[in-house]
Amino acid sequence: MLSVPFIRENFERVKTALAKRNKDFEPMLRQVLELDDKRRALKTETDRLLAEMNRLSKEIGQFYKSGEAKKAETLKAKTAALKEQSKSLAAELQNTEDALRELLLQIPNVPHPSVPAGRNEEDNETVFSWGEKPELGENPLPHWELAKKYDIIDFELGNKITGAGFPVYKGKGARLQRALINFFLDRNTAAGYLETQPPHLINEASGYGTGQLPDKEGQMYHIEKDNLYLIPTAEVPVTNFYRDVILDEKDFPVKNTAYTPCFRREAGSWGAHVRGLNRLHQFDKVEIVRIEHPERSYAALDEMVEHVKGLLQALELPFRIVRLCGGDLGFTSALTYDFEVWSAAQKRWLEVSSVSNFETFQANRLKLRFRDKDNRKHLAHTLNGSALALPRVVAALLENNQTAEGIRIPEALQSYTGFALID
RNA sequence: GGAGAGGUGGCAGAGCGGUUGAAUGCGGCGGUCUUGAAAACCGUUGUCCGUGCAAGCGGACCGGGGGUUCGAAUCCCCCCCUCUCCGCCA
Repeated sequence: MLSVPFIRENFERVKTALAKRNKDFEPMLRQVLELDDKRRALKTETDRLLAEMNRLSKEIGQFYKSGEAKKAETLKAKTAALKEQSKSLAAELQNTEDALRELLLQIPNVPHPSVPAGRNEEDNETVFSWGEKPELGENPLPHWELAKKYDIIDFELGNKITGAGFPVYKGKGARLQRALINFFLDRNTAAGYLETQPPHLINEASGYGTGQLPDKEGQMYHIEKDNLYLIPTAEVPVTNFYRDVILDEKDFPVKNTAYTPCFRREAGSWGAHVRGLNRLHQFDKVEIVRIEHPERSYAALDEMVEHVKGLLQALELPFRIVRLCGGDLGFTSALTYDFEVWSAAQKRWLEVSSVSNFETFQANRLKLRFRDKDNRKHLAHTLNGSALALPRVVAALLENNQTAEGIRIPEALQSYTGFALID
């Protein structure tokens, strides 16, 4: 959520930058300022009335104490009218504040200057690529067929137990999952991220804190009986560790990592390209989350990008990094780099990581602040990235490394899997 | 699931209708003393909003929401959460 003072002080910049999201936000921004003007005027008037009532109440108390009941009664009559007036003013103030908040919740984050203009993923800007696309020869198998051939992922069994999008991993497939999770966690902790295990269910306040609510309500599984949500990503619980927290400047950088399963309803997004592991309702992901000083957050973003690069290089997967264009950028993000691995049998790029700087957008909702040297409070910057999401990494590993003998496991992973070949 | 207790400032813990934003202790910060430190002593120490160049002034906040009252941390109602005991249980 953007803050009103920020919009007020940077109106032109905000307006221009938001236009990259292919919508004219100027009317909403103007309305924000109008509502805020109204809010402030009402607040001033309400406070004046309340001050008057407080003063009278004190006088009444004094009169009762000194036995001057008659004078007290006279004043009481006076307060009745004031009370009516302040009540209706307070109600109007509340309505104005609600309307303002409602409006602010609909305005997305301001894209960073480097975000390219564009409508969809085709307009994303490739900023880096690495590795050679493998030559697989005749009739390479897509990963869902390889999974069946080696009996390592059972989609039908998942259908039976739960439904589509909930695969069962078996044997070397299950072991590969565990290996990847441990490999990622080890690399992340070696890079200074604190390993954590957050809950997999979150409450409403946490959903609002990171921006899943209210805009993505339908994307999360909701347990109505207890009003809890299954996490769509570890970003939600981990970032919410810092909700309502005031850090000290010297606490920076705050670096956390967590492995969690992720649950997404993916309502209405099923189609031709979602076979196999490409899109699931439940999948595993290791996440990195950082809280940073505003002056350091873009350097931190670069560090995270470098870190994720290292992971994919260790896995010997050809990949590219794209900078998301305005039309593809998430609601809460100021700048996002997506990592896409080459899936050799599908002949497609598959997104395996999304690394973003949210600047103060989440921190404002989270009330996540820090004290500077002069003891002044400022909103912190939040960042996160996948390091990494498993299913599409597995898809690419299976497809790219298929040989006549079996599926070759990259060297870096072998000490984790305990085998070099899936056969 | 059953029964009970409780949610107050960074923490501990008073207050239970009227200068109480809140005693006291601990912690934090500043100072005196000291070669330095500790101890001791003195002072200071919440958040948000409005207003103001500023000093300041005003308002709100004692889990959340509503109510009673001229006046609520204190009384009433609803909700949430935590703890203890019993039951069940990885």
